[in-house]
Amino acid sequence: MNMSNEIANMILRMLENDGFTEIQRNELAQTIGCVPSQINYVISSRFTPEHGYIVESRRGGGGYVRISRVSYDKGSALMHVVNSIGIAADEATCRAHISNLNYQNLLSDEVSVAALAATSDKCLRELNLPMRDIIRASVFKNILLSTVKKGR
Amino acid sequence: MNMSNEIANMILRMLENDGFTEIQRNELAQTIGCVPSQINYVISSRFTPEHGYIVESRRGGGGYVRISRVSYDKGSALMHVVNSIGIAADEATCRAHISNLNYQNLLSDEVSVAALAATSDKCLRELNLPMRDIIRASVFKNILLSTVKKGR
DNA sequence: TAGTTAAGGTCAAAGAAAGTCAAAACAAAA
DNA sequence: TTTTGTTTTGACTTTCTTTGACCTTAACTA
Repeated sequence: MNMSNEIANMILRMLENDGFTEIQRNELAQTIGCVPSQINYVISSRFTPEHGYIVESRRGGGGYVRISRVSYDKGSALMHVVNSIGIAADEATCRAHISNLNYQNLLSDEVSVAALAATSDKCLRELNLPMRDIIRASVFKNILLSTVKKGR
Repeated sequence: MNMSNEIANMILRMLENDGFTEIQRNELAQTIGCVPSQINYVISSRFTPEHGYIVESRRGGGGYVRISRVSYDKGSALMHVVNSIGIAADEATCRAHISNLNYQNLLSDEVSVAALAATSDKCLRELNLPMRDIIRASVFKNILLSTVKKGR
């Protein structure tokens, strides 16, 4: 693997936690073993706004480069739904949420179909109430959260 | 046998495992003993989408050519996995299936992430074994089947 | 405040792959 | 034996990466 990809992966790992990281350009270059300007190259080729990142920096003593993943409004909209679900949800409720989110383009068709399948009664038939609705809520929320994390 | 066929056979052998391979054009040309552009010729004459392949590539340092067999037979590939799952599945098993399917381009990144979330232990924490693995298998299979139905 | 040091930024040249295209060579068909 | 289609080759192009020299900005210190 080439060096630029390694650098990008390293930055990605640093972003994993909370979508935010602050690096020292020269230090990072040193530990990776590349020339400092290559960090700039990686950032400008892979961490652009089009890719969903914001980069801020400062020169001089105590300088830094901050990279953060931008979450469009989508994230908070989905979070709102997640929070509204509560501890349990029946099939009809999930269906309604899904078709609504899909309508608003907050869930792709593909994921919507998968979510419908995963929260269907058919899928959870082995479970009795109230456990069935509890698990359904959990599955649904986890699916929604998975799409939020990617910030897409 | 002519050289183009040899090259094609070699690529076919590389695809045998999991329908995916990544080559270095110049290196391959070297080991086979042909001019690099002949690799392009072989690819463009025998590994087209019509033949059921997807080819991606990148130039420059660390460049590559990736060839993957796309399943016009995706449905049956997924069904094969569905059938192999059985009545219960633990988290690691699901993870392995998902990353494998994603690797083979049978599951999109988005759906893969959603499936990972939906089959995680975190998500099914309220359930004790063996029910947890039973429900997980059901959820997983239903998600896979949902993508088949739509022919995605 | 002036000068020094410690960051990060810019840009262009060189290097490393892969892609394109057309001519030449070969093979198969008519 | 033309004609037509397929392979082989190589010169040239495009894209992406690596490197280094030089520039700008901020903080600290005399």
